Amino acid sequence: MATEGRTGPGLRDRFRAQVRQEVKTAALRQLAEGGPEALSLNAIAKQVGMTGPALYRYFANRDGLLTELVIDAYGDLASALAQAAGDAAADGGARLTSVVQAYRDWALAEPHRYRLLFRAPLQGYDAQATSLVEAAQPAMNVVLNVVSHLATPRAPEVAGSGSQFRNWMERRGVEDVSEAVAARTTMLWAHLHGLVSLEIEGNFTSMGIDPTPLYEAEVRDMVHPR
Amino acid sequence: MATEGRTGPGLRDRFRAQVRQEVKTAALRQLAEGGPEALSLNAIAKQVGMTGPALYRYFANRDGLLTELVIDAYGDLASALAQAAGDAAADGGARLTSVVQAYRDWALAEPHRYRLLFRAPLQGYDAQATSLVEAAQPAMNVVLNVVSHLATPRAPEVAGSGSQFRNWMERRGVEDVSEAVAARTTMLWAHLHGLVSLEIEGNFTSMGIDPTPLYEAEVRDMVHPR
DNA sequence: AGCTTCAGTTATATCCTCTCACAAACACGC
DNA sequence: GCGTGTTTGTGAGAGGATATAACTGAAGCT
Repeated sequence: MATEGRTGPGLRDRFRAQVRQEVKTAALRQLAEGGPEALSLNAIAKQVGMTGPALYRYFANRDGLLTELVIDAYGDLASALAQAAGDAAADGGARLTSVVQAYRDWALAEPHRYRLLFRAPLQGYDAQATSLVEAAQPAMNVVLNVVSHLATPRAPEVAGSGSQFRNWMERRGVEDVSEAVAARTTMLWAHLHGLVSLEIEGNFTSMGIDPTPLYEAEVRDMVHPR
Repeated sequence: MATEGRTGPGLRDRFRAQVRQEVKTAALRQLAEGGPEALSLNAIAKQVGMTGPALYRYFANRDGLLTELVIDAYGDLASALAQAAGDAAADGGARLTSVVQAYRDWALAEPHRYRLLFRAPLQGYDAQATSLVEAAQPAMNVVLNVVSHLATPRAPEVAGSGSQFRNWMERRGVEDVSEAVAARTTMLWAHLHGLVSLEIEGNFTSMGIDPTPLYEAEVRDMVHPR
């Protein structure tokens, strides 16, 4: 009873993991049509083939499921960005273009998941905010990396940005990045988020505007500043 | 019976309007603590002094109430921006700084309302999307106006932006604005939205960054481009 | 003054999340 | 291969949400 030898991966755990995955994909499918409001545990359970309460064996509650979806989405976005960063040739500008494109494409392909990333934390659970912030780091690191390899030794355009980025970078273990790069990456991130947010909500469409040139301008301002 | 002289505003309508306003302020108070999810018609009714179903005399349903809140918020933001644009001296750069500041301040003062602006339309009711888009125009026009009066005759940084902004501007009756200005305004809007979104969600705080210099950089890039 | 219209109530249907108590199924040590 | 304990799923149900329907009372309008 007490000191039993673990058999390893566990046979039961495997089934459990698979059910969790099925639930999550059902949740994503439901999320895609109707937004986070329409995500109903009962309906998900029915789709998976169980009754409602059974889901609570796999997820603590509704927010727990949503939080995992957010973390998964962050991971997905990060790998999409990483692949784009790896795809392009060594040229810094091309890599940035590729990463920006990947960011936009990912958001456009799954707008409900993109919304989840920046919408979920504020719904009510600030408790897990830290874990969510951590989940966002890998994606950020890709951008940070690409920006840092731009062949543009440019003076920081952000006044007084000298020291305030330092502890942030130290905390995440990135030391080979200048503070100016960190500032520019932050700006780029905010700009991209703004453009993508407006695009997936259809603001550009309702204005009759093709946002592609706007993204190009963004990259250009980054590669070829001032 | 037929051709009666209208007594004016109507006595009953006045009461009705006041109740509607009370409901909306109660809704806003509830929105401020707990987000849009926590907005409960029952609780609102109790605060106003009625039972739940009575609210349906004043608003079609939950989304109807939310939509009105969104429209009101757009109006509020627009007047805040307009006041900021009027406050500053004639100098174009100072006016832009003031407007950007006002945009940020408004969002920080009432983050729940700001979230409502960009979150509500996507919840499910695309039907009213057009009315919401229209509601957003006045705020946009203020920014457009300020940007157009910048003393920077700058070539459009957005490639191929020449004609695509034209019909948009025509549709809203703004003709004294060059297409380059429209493109730059759109970019500024997106950038501001990105910065504000990240700020009110606490992303900068969690990074230990003071975003003020980022906004300043935004204005600087706008006033003093390339 | 009388008729009509509207505000607000109670009751109800249907949905949701989430807890609890119980039954069935499985893994594992002996 | 057999008990034993953990795990998984079910049904029942509490508590609350939106929304509808039928009814009551009190205003306003002519």
